[in-house]
Amino acid sequence: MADDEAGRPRGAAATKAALLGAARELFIERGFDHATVRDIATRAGANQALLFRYFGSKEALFRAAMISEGHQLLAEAPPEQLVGRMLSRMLAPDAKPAKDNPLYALLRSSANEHAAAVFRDDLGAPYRQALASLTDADDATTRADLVLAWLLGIGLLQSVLDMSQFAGADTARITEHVLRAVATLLERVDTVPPVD
Amino acid sequence: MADDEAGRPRGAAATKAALLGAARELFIERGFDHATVRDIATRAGANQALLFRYFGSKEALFRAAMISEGHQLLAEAPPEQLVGRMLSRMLAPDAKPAKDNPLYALLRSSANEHAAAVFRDDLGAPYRQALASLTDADDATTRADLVLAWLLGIGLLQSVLDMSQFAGADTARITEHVLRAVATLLERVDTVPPVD
DNA sequence: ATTATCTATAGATCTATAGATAATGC
DNA sequence: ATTATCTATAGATCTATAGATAATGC
Repeated sequence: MADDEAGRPRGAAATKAALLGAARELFIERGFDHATVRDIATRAGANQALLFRYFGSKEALFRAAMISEGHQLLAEAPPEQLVGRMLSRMLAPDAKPAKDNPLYALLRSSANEHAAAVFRDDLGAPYRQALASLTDADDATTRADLVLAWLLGIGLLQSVLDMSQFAGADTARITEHVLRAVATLLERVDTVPPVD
Repeated sequence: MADDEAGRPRGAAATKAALLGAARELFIERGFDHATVRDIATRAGANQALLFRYFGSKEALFRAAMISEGHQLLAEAPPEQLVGRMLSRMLAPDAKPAKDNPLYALLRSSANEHAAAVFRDDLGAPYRQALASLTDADDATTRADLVLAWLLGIGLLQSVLDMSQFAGADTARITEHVLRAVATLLERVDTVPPVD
């Protein structure tokens, strides 16, 4: 028998990948503290002891899972489109895309020192840099931080605090407001979000 | 002996107050999940069993502690000054005031359903309303939510994620950027923060 | 007598590890 | 033989409660 009940192929590489995927999902859904290693292993269709064998600790697994997908958005579009794309991804009416966004793992893990450090050092830095590249102002980093803060806050209201009135009908209107303000704060920003 | 070792007076009222104060401090410092009832009781100089006798559960204590101080800023100044005052409170160079801000308890507790509900229903609502009163636009609530989101995001970067470069020298500049953008989004906003 | 406080512990987690068993490749 | 997987459990929490003791007010 080469596959287990769930049909996942046996082998270290496949098991590692399954654990990483399940970890990403559960950390996004519940945050670092509320996602247990046992639930992650179960969702991955793997034994819980293997999680420690392959990753060493829950913290190391978290870092690996977050880093592996965290730069996706940065890689697939130029900085000019970054804000628009993040917004359309966060505000999409079908909640599906949100499940994919490591941003929500951050928002649900901010009480945890280790998780906060991962985002500060491994994920936040490149986003800041991309946003800062959009302006020539001498306080470029500060302006970039303000934009980043806004996106984080919108994600918080939208998904974690579930103020769903906010999600309502007028995604276009929200995007318009934010992009206009961001364009004033930075300089080179696409005011019309790209069709995905 | 009427006082215990720490000098706190004996009695139900005093003990309740001490527990509320310690709870507020620890929930702000660590978030709901990382603040244990035992640590709260110890800081209050009270026995841990009394916490349950007087408040019933950790969740009920959380709600009581957050509500008791949550509307402070709303009560002490008109809506026009709300954004400016929140910013100066969050960005104050001496980290002291931050310790007092229930906002940070929210940011560190967002993974917890119950804590999120407290903020959504008991704290967020009045702030939204105050901010929405500042504009006559037909999408007033949406604009108010965007402002609220920005403030939350700034708090997240500032304190929880500890991106301290952000805290650096130019508090005035940050405030200026935000107030200018907010004034465009809403209408009646004091662009110079009040001296406190 | 009544109310406040403390001791002790039940019961439910959760991460991590040690050591046994099963499957694979030579 | 080697590598992958599983069983069983140690050890450290944490919330909540039951029941005993101590302090207060009449």
